[in-house]
Amino acid sequence: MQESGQAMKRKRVTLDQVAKAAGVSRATVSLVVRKSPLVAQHTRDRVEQLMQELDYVRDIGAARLRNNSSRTIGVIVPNLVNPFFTEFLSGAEQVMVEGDRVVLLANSHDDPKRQSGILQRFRGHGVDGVILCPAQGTDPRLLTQMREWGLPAVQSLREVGKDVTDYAGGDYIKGIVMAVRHLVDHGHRNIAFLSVTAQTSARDERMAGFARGLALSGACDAGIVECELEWESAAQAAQQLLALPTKPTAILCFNDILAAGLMVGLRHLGREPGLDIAVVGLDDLAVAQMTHPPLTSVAIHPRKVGASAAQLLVRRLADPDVAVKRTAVAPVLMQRQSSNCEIR
Amino acid sequence: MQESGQAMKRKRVTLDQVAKAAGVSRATVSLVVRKSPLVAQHTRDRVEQLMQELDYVRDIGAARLRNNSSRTIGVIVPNLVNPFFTEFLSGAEQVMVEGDRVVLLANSHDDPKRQSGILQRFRGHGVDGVILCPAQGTDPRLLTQMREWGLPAVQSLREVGKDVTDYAGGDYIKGIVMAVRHLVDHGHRNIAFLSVTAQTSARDERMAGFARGLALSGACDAGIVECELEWESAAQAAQQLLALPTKPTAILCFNDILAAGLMVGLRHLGREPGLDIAVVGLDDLAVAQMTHPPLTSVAIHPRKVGASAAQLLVRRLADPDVAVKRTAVAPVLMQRQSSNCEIR
DNA sequence: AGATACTTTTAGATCGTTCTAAATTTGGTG
DNA sequence: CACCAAATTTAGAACGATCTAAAAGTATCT
Repeated sequence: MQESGQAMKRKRVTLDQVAKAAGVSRATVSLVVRKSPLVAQHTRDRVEQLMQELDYVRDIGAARLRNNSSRTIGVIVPNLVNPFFTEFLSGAEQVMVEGDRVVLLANSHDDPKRQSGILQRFRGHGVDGVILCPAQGTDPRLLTQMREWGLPAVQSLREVGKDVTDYAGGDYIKGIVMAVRHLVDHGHRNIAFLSVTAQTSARDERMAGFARGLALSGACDAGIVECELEWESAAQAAQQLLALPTKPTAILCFNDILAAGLMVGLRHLGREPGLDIAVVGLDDLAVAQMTHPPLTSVAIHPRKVGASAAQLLVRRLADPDVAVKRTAVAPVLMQRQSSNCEIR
Repeated sequence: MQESGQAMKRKRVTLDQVAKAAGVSRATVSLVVRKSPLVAQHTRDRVEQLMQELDYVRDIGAARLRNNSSRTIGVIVPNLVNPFFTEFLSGAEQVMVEGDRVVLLANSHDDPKRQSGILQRFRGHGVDGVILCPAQGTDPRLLTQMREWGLPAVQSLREVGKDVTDYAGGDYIKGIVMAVRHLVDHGHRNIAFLSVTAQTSARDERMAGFARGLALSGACDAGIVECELEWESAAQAAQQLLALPTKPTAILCFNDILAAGLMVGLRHLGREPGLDIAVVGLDDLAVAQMTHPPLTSVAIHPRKVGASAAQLLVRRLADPDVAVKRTAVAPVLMQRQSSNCEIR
């Protein structure tokens, strides 16, 4: 009788053991586990009691081998440090846990190569489906490939193929339009946009929103400046924005991170955001309330988007042939001091 | 020949199919998959070629059933919205991916009840091990229970049982001591601490660090105020801090979130952080650079802690009986303007 | 008691891998 | 060429669940 040190790999309690203890067959215990209505109440009670006592834990991997459902879904995000994506993730995780599912997480670092690697791994693990925020530069054929693999996918926040999978996102176009209108209401006519270099559908949408907003309100496009998706880069872009020949009185930013960076940069150049020049962000992350002055932003509610993506996937798992669906969470303008300055 | 709509559940390519195609046995193909040195080079080549062509993906669940290694590890964090934990998570995920493992993610919401639920689910999925940031109020017996389950665990960032599992953390004591010294070097003698109500080892460490720092530098404890772990709560605490009879000239905060909130609160009361009163945070999250004034903070490098936790777990999986180990990432003081004011 | 219709229970095959132990092939040697 | 050792390959039994189809048990009604 040898017992190795501290970490003996305990062997599992199996259906068979429970069955033996309860004096029924393995099949019956299996029915109890799956809450089938076929078993008599008294046997059910006895078996459940024994499962408790023996600390039986159903082996989901083994179950999947037979019935092809792992109750596991994969989530791929391009960036785990950006709070926008982690809020998104947290919404998706919550819905999945509530449905007694489990989340396999992976970070693509916005690299399609890594992304395919992750998908292979996920396939190997037998995930039931995937929530994908496609990495920048993802080949649209990836989605048809996933279909061939029989791997249900929901795209979220970004989209490389329209109407080929379900999609959950925020309504960026409307969000930006709201922001433009807000600025115009405060008398601004020359509005610039601080965008990013990275090409994603999220960027396209915002650009479209900007154009639409200007068109609707009759304001003037004071120019578009691009920077990297980091606050330092936005701080540096302040100079370019101020140098625009059109002299913008308000700057709309791709997101809150850039807006926060931009405000740092502006102050560095002697301009006080919210007094000399209006700054508006997008996403309404927690940071928007901690900047000085507090940042006006359009809430996109990434948590809700994540939850929505998860619900779309759950729905598809329940019925793989249901029609493709898109959801858009409604944006909300959060007015704060960074856009307080009126221009008359 | 019927083909249902778009999402036919493709059946897997199995070892058997590859074997048949290659004219060898299933066992041989299995050896190839596992890169065993037993197979002859020419058969290996042929088989690998065929695996490519047929798009064979090894079923890790089925493999685990036999060899008991799922290459899956679980990570439980108490909060997915706090950037500190998501940075941590991202460090752990990266190491796991590099080791060709996959991360099951769950959020305990700092609730021991939920936490046990998650652990059961993880057990059911056959994870190889768990990285746990124990929820507030976790019963220390949980760890011995996990040992009985044969489930290797690494505690991280928080600790409910010392030396019962591996542990990876930051050195908060040293970090706080550094912050106190920094303030004292700037002439501060009355230093207050803004703490949290939630009881965790992370809090205990910081309190200990504060006491130690004061003792070493001879500065005076200007009082400890507690608030909730949210920036709004910290903003409200500003009043209490200013009302302290000892008139602190500097305030050390539990973390950057509270520090940022506190600065908002202070400004609201007409005090300019960095001019009238020094504020120092802890963690050095990205937000520390976006506040106004930029926040002096002690970097804890949660990414590194996460990576370290993952490495500890990998090490334990390789040898379950290796001695328990603790790692601490060294803190670094990031000096910025919020603590610029000198007191002489 | 036998026929009929449920309700419960079960034996045995099966999912895709790995493991064990043995079989087969290969190559060198006397 | 017979023999032995080493190198390769393999058949078949696991692993722990679910599924199928059929068996066993119960109740109801002639």
